[in-house]
Amino acid sequence: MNLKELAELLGLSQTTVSRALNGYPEVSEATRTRVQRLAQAHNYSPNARAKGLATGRAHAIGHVIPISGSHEMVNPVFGDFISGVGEVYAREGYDLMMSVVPSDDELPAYRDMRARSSVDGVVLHAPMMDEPRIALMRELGLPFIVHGRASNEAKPYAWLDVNNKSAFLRASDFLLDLGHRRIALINGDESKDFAHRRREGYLEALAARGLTPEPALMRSSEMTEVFGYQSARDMLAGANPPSAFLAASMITAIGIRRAIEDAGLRMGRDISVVTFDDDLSYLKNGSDVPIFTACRSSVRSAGVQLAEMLLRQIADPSAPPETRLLEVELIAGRSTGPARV
Amino acid sequence: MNLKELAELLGLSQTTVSRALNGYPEVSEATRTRVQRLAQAHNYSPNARAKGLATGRAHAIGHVIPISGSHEMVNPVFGDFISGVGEVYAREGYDLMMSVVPSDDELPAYRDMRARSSVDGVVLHAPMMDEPRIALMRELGLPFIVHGRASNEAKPYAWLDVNNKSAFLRASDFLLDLGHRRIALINGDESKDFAHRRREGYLEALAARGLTPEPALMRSSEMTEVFGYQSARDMLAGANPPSAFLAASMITAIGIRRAIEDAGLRMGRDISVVTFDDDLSYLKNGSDVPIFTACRSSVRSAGVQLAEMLLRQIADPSAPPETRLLEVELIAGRSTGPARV
DNA sequence: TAGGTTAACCAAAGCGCTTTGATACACTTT
DNA sequence: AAAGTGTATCAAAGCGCTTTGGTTAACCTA
Repeated sequence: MNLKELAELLGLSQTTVSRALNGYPEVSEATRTRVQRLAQAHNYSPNARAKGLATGRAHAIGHVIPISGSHEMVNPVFGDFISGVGEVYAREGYDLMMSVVPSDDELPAYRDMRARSSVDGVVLHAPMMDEPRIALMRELGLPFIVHGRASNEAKPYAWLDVNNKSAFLRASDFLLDLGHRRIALINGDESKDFAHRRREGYLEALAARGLTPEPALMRSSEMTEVFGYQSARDMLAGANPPSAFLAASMITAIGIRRAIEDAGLRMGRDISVVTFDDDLSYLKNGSDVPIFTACRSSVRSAGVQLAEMLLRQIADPSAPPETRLLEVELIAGRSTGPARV
Repeated sequence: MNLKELAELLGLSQTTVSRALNGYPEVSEATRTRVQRLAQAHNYSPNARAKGLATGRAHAIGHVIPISGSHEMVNPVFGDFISGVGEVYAREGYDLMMSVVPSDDELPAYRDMRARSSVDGVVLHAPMMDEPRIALMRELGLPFIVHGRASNEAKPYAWLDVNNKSAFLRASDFLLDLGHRRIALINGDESKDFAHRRREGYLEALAARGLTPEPALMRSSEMTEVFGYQSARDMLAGANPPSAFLAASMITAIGIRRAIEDAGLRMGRDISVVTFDDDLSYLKNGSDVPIFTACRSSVRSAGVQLAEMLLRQIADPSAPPETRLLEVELIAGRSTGPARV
């Protein structure tokens, strides 16, 4: 069923039917309801491609997911984030167009989306401190919003970020207040901006107490369980082990916990752990009493807000880029306790 | 840059340029390379919508992700699966179109994709035993493939599934061989087909040894960490606790492990655990020696194969529906040991 | 040399929509 | 009664591609 057939069936012109369905005022109410009824009855929806061609808008948002050739790692946070943005897209009549490409093809993937004009805007994930994609988006004239920030980007751009620095500063302070002095940082990949900021928060907290950071107590990599486990295991086996860990994700923290228990120690009593918790749907931080003391910030909710911001920008491209910094909650759980002297 | 401009620049007709770029034979090689060069230089890619309109093919595959209103749960397996299918789509020049909708709007979402003809085919996730989506796809004439199977579907259809029954049968046997007689099943949501089959495997293994299943030792729900924890905690606190657990996912198993340790017991020594392991990129089952004894089957690889099957079907709709059953590996880890008498 | 091939190219129609620029008609106004 | 004003409708152009059905010129055949 297409517009032409529908129009013939109604004895109206395509113009009138189109206007009736799109809510234009120059159609009588009687005609409008008649059109809507029949459209409904025949399950008519305008062909997305034809509509797009005619209007010049794709009504779709692009997400490029790079896969690094060797380890083919997918961010565990991905599912919840997508569910957040997707909810908004669906509600606002936008499609979500995803492109999974080898890391090296990431920039071309954006170019391609633009050249084929298959999207009206894109979301940039996991920015680095120097983020080349931002310049590319400007060159392409493609509306975009960054999930996170790119510290070294001079010109304004739209972003939504969690206050990573303050989160890790507060988390560190929490441990310092408990008397911990040897606090290990099991960070995410520090080529990424968010991890860099977390490290800054950690370092600032230490500095404020006159403590010097120890390279042996800082690690950075992709946030897997195994990474958490191995890092903690190695550190605990060292000559001068930490009494507390700061973890970049629940998954990493679970690995750390495993190492603690493998070492015959008890989390929360012998060794403290604070983690960042993205509040993933399938990995809640316990039920009533949280397992981990954690900085919590829902990545799903971040997705919702970010999508709304992007769609606003697309609707009004002349408006200045919106930015939003989300504060995290620091919630006390059972993974922390006073340092044992 | 569009076809018309490119053609003018070259002093050729749109027809010839289009044919040159699409590899038709009636273009001289000299012209073809000249066209390709200039197209490359100007970063020309045909407008996806116009191309789709003209050819009647969307070059996109649809995935509908239902979000159940209350708990807004995203399958943890989702990211890796999407990365698998997405890799194939990208390689074959297809787009991945995702629609995140409230569960109730799932069927309409497929209808809509069809009506707007925005996809050439769809992937059906997480089928139930009676799966209404299959009939809908037939009604809509939309090529599809099911990730999993729908036991009560009579007519043939394309699917790719893991041998869930055999996996849980073997896992149960493994525990039975170790002397375990009270084996708890912490299953996924049994309204889903995969969980039903797993349960069948479990029951069959028990029956083969003349054991009667105990309702108190069987639970079924969404595979979260908290669900694993609470189930195991409750069972371990019961009058006649199990000596082993069979878990439906790594995340659930991690919860079970937490309950075991909270009870002052040791996994692998006091209580055994076997889990299903989807080999997620961010949640590997340990490094050298696996943490858990597990049925392993890479969901990413499943995605790759499934996408290839679907694209073949789209290329040749007359071919009979392909099906594929993947066997799992049962790998021994440190979470199992002989039953203590 | 006339007719037939072939190679290389092109004009124009069509995909299904939106939107511009009419048109037709019933009602005011002056 | 002539001119003006809305209201409700429509025909046709255009979005950027593919594809059908040519055309032209060069090159065989017989």
